[in-house]
Amino acid sequence: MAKKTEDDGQASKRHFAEDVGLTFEAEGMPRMAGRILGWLLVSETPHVALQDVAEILHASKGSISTMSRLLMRMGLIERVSLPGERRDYIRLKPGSWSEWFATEAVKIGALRQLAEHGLELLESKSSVSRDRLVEMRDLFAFLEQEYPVLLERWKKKRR
Amino acid sequence: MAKKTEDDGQASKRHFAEDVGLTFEAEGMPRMAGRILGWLLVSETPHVALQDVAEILHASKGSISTMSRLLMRMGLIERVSLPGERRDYIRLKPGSWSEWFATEAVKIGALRQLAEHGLELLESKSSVSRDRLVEMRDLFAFLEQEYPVLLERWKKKRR
DNA sequence: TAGTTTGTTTAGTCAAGATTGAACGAATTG
DNA sequence: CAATTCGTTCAATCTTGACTAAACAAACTA
Repeated sequence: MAKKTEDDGQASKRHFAEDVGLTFEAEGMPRMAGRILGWLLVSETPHVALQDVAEILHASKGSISTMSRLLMRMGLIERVSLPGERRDYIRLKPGSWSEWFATEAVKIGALRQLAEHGLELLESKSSVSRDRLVEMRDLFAFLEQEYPVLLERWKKKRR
Repeated sequence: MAKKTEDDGQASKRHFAEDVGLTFEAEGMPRMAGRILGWLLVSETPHVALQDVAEILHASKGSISTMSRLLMRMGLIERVSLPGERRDYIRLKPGSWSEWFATEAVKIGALRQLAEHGLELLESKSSVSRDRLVEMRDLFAFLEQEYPVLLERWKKKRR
C-alpha cells in the first residue's frame, strides 16, 4: 500500500498528460507544451519544479525550458520562485482559461479583417462572390462582438 | 485597358490568397489549403476548375487535389460537376462559415471531456488542483452550451 | 478503339521545427 | 574559492508532413 500511495496514479496521470499533448498538437502547437500543461492539470501540488517535469515526462531540460516559456507567452502558466530556493517552479495561471478565450476573440477579429481586405479587391459589384465575403465578414464581426459578452456572462455566473 | 481587364487584379488577389494561406498555416493547417480557400474567396466566378487553381497558384495538380479534398472534409468547399464537362470545379460551400463555427463547438466539447477525464484521476479532494480542473471544465461546458445559441441568434439575425 | 484531357495516387524530396545533449552562465552552498 | 545545482542557449539530429513529378485511372472525344 505504501508503494501505491507513492505512485499516486502516476501512470494514468502521465497518460493523461500525453493525451493533452496530442490534443495540443492537433491544434497546431508543440506536443511537449501540451504534455507540460497536462501534467500541471493533474499534479496535485500547488506548483512543480521544472526539473521534476523533465524527469516525469522523460524529456530533456532544454525542451521543458523552451516549452514552458512558450506556455508563459500564451498566458497559460506562470513562474513561481520561492525565497531561498534554487529551483524554479511553474504552475497553472489562475483564470488562464478566460484569458485563452479572450485571445480567441482576437483571432476572430483577424479573420474579419481578412474578409474586409478581400472585399476591397472585388471591383465588380456582382453579388456572387461579394455575398460570400460579406457573409464571412458579418459572421466574424458578430462573433468578435459577442465573445467578450459571453466571457463577461461567465465571469459573473462564476461568483 | 484590355490588358487591365484581363488581368483583373490577379496580382493582388494572388497576394490575398497567400495571406489566407499564412493565416491557415498559423492555425495549424496546410498552407496550400488556405491558398485555395483564399483564391476562391476573391475569384469572381461561381466556381473554379481545379486545374486553373493549380496554374494560378503555381502548384502541382497533386497538391491541389489533396488539399481540395481536405477542404471538402472540413466542409468549407464543395465539388461542382457540370453536365458534359470534363473538368472538375470547386466552389465555396454556401453557409460554410456557420458550419465551421459548429465544429468549433465540437472542439470545445472535446476539451471539456478532457477536463472531466482529468478530474477522475484526482483521488484527493484537495481543492488546489481540483479547483483548476473544475474551472476549466465549467468554462468549456458553458461555451459548449452557448455556442449553438450564438449560432442560432446569428442565423436569425441574418434574415 | 485510339487518343486526349482530366483528377488521383504514390514514391521521393525537401524544409520546418520539435527534441536532444552538451556547453555555458548564474546562483548557492560548503 | 571550489563544487554543485539549477535554467538557458545553441548546434545537431530526427521526425513530420507539405509538396512535387511521374505514373496511373477514368471519362470523354473523334
